[in-house]
Amino acid sequence: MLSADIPPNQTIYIKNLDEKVKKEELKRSLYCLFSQYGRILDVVALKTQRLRGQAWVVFSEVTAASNAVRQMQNFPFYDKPMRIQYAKTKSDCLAKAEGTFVPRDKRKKQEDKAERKRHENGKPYANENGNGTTNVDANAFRQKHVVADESVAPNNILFIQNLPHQTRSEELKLLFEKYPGFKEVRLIEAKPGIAFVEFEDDGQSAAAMEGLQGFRITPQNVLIINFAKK
DNA sequence: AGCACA
Repeated sequence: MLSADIPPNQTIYIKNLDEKVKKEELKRSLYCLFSQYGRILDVVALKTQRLRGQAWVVFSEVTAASNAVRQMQNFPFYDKPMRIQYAKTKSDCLAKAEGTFVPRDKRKKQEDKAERKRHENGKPYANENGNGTTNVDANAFRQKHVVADESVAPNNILFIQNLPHQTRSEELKLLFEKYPGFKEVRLIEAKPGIAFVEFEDDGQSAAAMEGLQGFRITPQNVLIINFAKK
């Protein structure tokens, strides 16, 4: 089926994802990246032989999913362009919410069969969490993408990266001032693309970070937000 | 390439 033929769905199906990324990290990153389009109800990713490199993001509205399919098409994520379609079926979490969920079992059996086969072949069981992703890789990813670097201690000042070079402080202020405790924005003229945003305290800066992490400020700029190094 | 719901 041509991907264009799949009817709109609240859930998007993403493929061509980096298979080395750990499942939990992948879900978190997808959540950050896609929450700009609307409320996300669930993110599903499995690392089985058949399902690695793919994920489903469930939105509360079809329109959010449509925008995500269009605007994030081919977006480089972990250095690979995401291929996005509508999902072919309704997500369980939605069926459950509507009370129309019926548990299935035949698919489970297929998975079981595949796993038994793997054992027969004497292959070591593939690590669900994605073997081979070292901390070094993960940190490199965080610096380039939309997940905060957790090694920097929380504080009241945010470090913003990946701004379009022509960003004016008024525009940046518009984005952050809606968060309580906002004090000021400081663009670094000597280094276009970065800025510091100050809040009264670290709880308030953390809330703003959470809210704007991965925010697409232009079609080609996704904000990267960290606590400033002091 | 691969459409799931540990």
